[in-house]
Parts: sequence; structure tokens; C-alpha cells
Amino acid sequence: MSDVARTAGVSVATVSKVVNGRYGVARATVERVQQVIHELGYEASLGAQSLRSHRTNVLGILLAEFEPFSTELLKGASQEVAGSGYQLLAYSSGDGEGAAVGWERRSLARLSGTLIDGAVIVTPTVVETENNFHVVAVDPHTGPSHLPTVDSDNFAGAVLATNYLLSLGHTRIGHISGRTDLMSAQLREAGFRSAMAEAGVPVDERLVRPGGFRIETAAGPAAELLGLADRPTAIFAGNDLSAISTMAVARDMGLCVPDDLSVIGFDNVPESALVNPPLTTIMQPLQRMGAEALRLLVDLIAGVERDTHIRLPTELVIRSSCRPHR
Amino acid sequence: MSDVARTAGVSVATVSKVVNGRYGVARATVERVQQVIHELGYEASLGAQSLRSHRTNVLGILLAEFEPFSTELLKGASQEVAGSGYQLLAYSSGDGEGAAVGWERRSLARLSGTLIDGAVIVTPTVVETENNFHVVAVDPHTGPSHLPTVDSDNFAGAVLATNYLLSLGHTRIGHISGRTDLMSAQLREAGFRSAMAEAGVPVDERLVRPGGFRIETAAGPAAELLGLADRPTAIFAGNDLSAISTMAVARDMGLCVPDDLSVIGFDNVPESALVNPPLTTIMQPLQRMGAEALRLLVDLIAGVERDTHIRLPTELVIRSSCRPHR
DNA sequence: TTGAAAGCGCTAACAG
DNA sequence: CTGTTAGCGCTTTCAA
Repeated sequence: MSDVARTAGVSVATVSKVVNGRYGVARATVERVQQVIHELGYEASLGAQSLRSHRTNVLGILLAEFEPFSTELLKGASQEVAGSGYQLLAYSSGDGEGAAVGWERRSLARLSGTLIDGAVIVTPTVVETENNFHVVAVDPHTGPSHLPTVDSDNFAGAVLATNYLLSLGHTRIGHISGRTDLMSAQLREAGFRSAMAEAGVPVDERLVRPGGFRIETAAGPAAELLGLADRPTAIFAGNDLSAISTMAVARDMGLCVPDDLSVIGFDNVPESALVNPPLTTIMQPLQRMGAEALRLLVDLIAGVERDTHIRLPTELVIRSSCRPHR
Repeated sequence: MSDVARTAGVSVATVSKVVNGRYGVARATVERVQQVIHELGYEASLGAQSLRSHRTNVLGILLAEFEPFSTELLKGASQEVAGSGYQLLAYSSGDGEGAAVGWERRSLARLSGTLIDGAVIVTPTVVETENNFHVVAVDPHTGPSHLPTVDSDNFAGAVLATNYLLSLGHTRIGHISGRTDLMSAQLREAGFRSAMAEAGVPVDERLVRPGGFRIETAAGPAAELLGLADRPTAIFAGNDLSAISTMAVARDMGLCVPDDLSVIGFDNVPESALVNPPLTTIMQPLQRMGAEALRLLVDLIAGVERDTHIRLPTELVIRSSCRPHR
């Protein structure tokens, strides 16, 4: 900025005013400065700017890692943000979901004082809201949260999945549940149990194991389930990654999906269509969730009064990983 | 930080030393300060820290928008970065590819002085390297570039695609080319022409139109091609999004893919398997490209001597959007 | 209409 | 071993 100031023969204060479109600068000066800015290709440093002004027009999306779930949200958010005047900054603590818990708190602390005007946090565990800084959670932690939230109807989706398996004649149905700290995972398991009870089919507790929502963490539980002498004939996986992991484990054990084992997932990330056979799953409108989260955040910042809890519907997507029992 | 200092009864300078693990602080003091930091949940502000120290351990990935191509790169980069001690920050100028050109220069200027230690830029047009700041380009602008680069063998991939169509008996083959400023788009068109020439099949210039690599920008050209009285029997789209767009246009015009029209794409983004019929395409190892780009960047920063141009192979992925002619 | 000066949260010399 | 001080690039009074 001092380069610009020197070249244009003004002070940095004046350049700042021009950059920010403040009143009280002569027309001619504005033009001259803008000219120089253009020539030099000057762009204000985000770091310095935010440090001083606490307003950056940048919105943050905080996530543990870039995996299919969060990148779908990102796509939706990205479309929504276009033309809003905001820029998007996706930040990953980088250690992956497995390592350091509390990444959401740390990332938020690191960015919120400065740099971003608000944040959407993906699958956060604990977040204490700071005053005057807006946060919206996507698929948050279990328990009552005061946070503005976007999620989908996980319970209904799980019922959908379980009923589909039931309708195919399966009764020995296993469930690989998700991150036990997440509301969504609990609701999916609850939906599973509810549908089973409704159908009068008892749940064998040995067939229900936590899989952590990730490929690596789901492989173990999947192997245990499939290694049982009386193994399940169908598995409802807590999300698509767990389902994909389960299918890989099944293949390694010489089982054929769907002939020997039906598998249904949850999420409908694009990857679910890439596996062989293509995965039957429950769709959450992920891109729309990302878009809604972003819109909600923008509204919150703008002070718009509105509903701060958005729940979107889920839907059964039938592909080829399930087949009738027997 | 001053809160921490006050609570611990030391100066901010001392806190800073503790935070950064500098020598010259008494054991007892270190422990006390760390205790307070933990209690207060203090985390250094990225903005302030970077402004002063010019070292943040954050690597940037700059992109025009979060679409399937760049999010695949992100997934690969995210896996590669785990355990490297770096964090990842993906930044989107937000106006979408359509709007403001020069986003890469602006984003870079905004973040590079501070905030990030290096950047990978996705499909950049023009980037002047600043000294002492490391940048690697993925799928860069046409023309000789001094930038460290990661890309795939676009020419060979295009030949693969064209030969496949040719082998199916097609001769009226259209090509929806990509962003004309990108090396990759030019090479794909060149590969197409080369394969056609090799086969002795003339290229009808009316069947070659630029599609800009995006759903919205490809729809027009696709409609023009398919509206021709002697429309092509097969189309090689410059990337998967163009192919998906072409399929949608074809459907709207009452054409059936692949019966009335064969379509082949390029990229193999996960979305290509989601459309109906699933898209036959040329695979670029996108996640690996993201991982390689990140590793290259880390090496550059570390001062490792190594090859700074990485080209990965492409591959034909046959699904259901192409069929023999007649 | 302009610029001098203070300060955002932090780090690095340097002095004590 | 610890604190004082200057300053990173910017914005914002406030006085000229």
C-alpha cells in the first residue's frame, strides 16, 4: 500500500480511503490512485486488513478434512456465495478426523477474531459461541444446541433404509453406526431400531457396531460383523464411506454384494455411484445443505430475523447393492 | 494473548515465547503459561501471527470456485497434508469462473504476503511469481510457464477418447472444447485432431466449438451442434461437466444417449458416474494430482531439489454413454 | 480534502 | 530468564 501511496504521491491513509470507497477524497485523487492500484496490481493483504478492521467479507467453512461429505457442502456453498459479495475460505486443521479432537474450537479461535466474518462448521463436537461472531453448524454434535443448525431428517432416512431392507425379506440386519458424538449418527441408529421394532424384528446387539463414519474406522467393525458365524444378510451402514468400506471388506472375504450381502449407505455422495456394484443409499441433499447453511450465515450477519434451524428431507436412492433375501 | 499474560502474571512477550516454543523461558513459567492457555482456550490469531512472522504453516489452495474438479484435487491434497504439520486453506474468490478474470492474481496478492507459506493454484491464467514465495500450478495456462506444474497427459487422453469413438464406427464426431486459455483444453483439441487425421477422417470445423468447461457455458455450444441438420453422431466433450451438459441438452431435444448420440467426457469426476446413462470418460488421477501438487509445494518450501513438472497418465473409463454407430 | 498518528494481535531484538 | 519496545500492513479518528 505504501508503494501505491508513494507512486500516486499521496499518503497511505488516502489510499486506504480509496480502496474502501470512503467519502472525503477528491475525484481526481480517487482516479489517480485507482490508476496506480491497477498498474501495480495492488491487492490489500487479508491478514492486515482483517486485523485492523474486523470486517473482511470472507466467510469461513471449517472442517476436519476434505472428504466427500464436506466437499459436497462446499460445492453448494460456493454456488450460493456467488454474487453475494463474500468470498469463501475453507479451512482444515489438517490432522484428519482421527487425530486431535477439538479442531473446531481451535480453528474457530484461530480465524474468528480476525480473517472471517462468520463461519459454518461441519460436524462440530463442541463449540462455544462467541458473542457477536456468527456460526452455523451443519450436522452438529448431539445434545441441545443453541447454534443455528442445518441438517437433514436422519431419523426418517434411517427408517427408510431399514424398511427397504426389511421389504427385501432381510431380518438379520447389521448396523454400522457413525461417530457416536454426532446427532446424525444417533438418529440413524434410533431410526434403525425404531423400524426394526415396528416390524417386530428383534435387533441382535452383536450386529450393531460403531464405525466412525470413515473408510479406515469402519473396516474393522465390518470385518467383525462379517466374520460372525451367523453373519447378517444385510447391513445398513451409517454413511456411504462406511458402506463402501463394508463392500471392500466383503469382497476381501470372498462375499459377493449383493448376492451374499446387501449393503445400504447414507448420504449419497457422488462416490457412492462409482463403486461396484453402485451403492443403494439414502440421499441427503448435501449441496443444498451447504447452500442453506451459507444463506443462513449471511442472514445472521445481516441481522435478518429468521428460522435458525433448517431440516431437509431424505430420500431412498435404489441402485444395485441390495437384493431380496434367499 | 494479553488475557493469558495477565492471568499468568507475565508479559505478552513471554506468552509468545511459550506459544512458539522459544528458548529462554523458565520451566515453571512455561508450565504455568501453558496451563492458562489451556484453561482459557487461547489460540493465536492467524491474521496477527502471519502479519508479524511471515510463517504460518498454512498452505493455500486457490481456486475460482468449488466445483468437482477442484474438490477432487482438494481431497487428494487433504490426504497428503495430514501429518505434515501444515494446515490447508482453500480460498475462492467467489465470483465463479464466469466473472472476473484475474482472480488468481488477486487471490494470490491478498494471501501471499501474509497468511500462507505457499500456494497451489488451480487452472490459473496468469501468475507472476513473487520472489521467495512458492507457487505450484495445477493444469495451468497455455504457453511456456516457469511455474512448477502438475498436470496429466491431456494429449494422449484426447487421442484415447477419439480413437474409442472412431473404433465404434463414428466419423461425424463433434468436439466441445474447453477454456481456450488453458493448456489442457488446447492439448485435448490437438489430440482430437491428431487422432482424426491419423484415421484419415476429416474434421468438420462446424462441429468444433468452445464450451468453457462449465455446465452453463457448454449448454449453448452443445445445442448448436445438436441443432445442425447433419448433427454429429458422437461428441467428445472437453471435460465431464461439458459432457453432462451435452447429455442434458440432448435429452431436452428428444435425443437418446447413447442410441442417438454417443458422448465421451474427460476427467472422471465422481459426478460422471451419477448421470444417466453413466458417462464414458477419460480419467485423470485428480486426487493424486492434488496430492502431488501439495507434496511438490512442501518440497519447494523445504528447499528440496527435485523435478518441478509432474505429468500423470490418463486412462479410458468405459461406462454406458457410447455405443457403436448405426 | 488530506495526512499524521494510534493501534489491531502478534513476534523479535534487545536491555535489564 | 523476563519485559520493554518497535513494527508487520492496514484503517480510522482527528487536526491541519
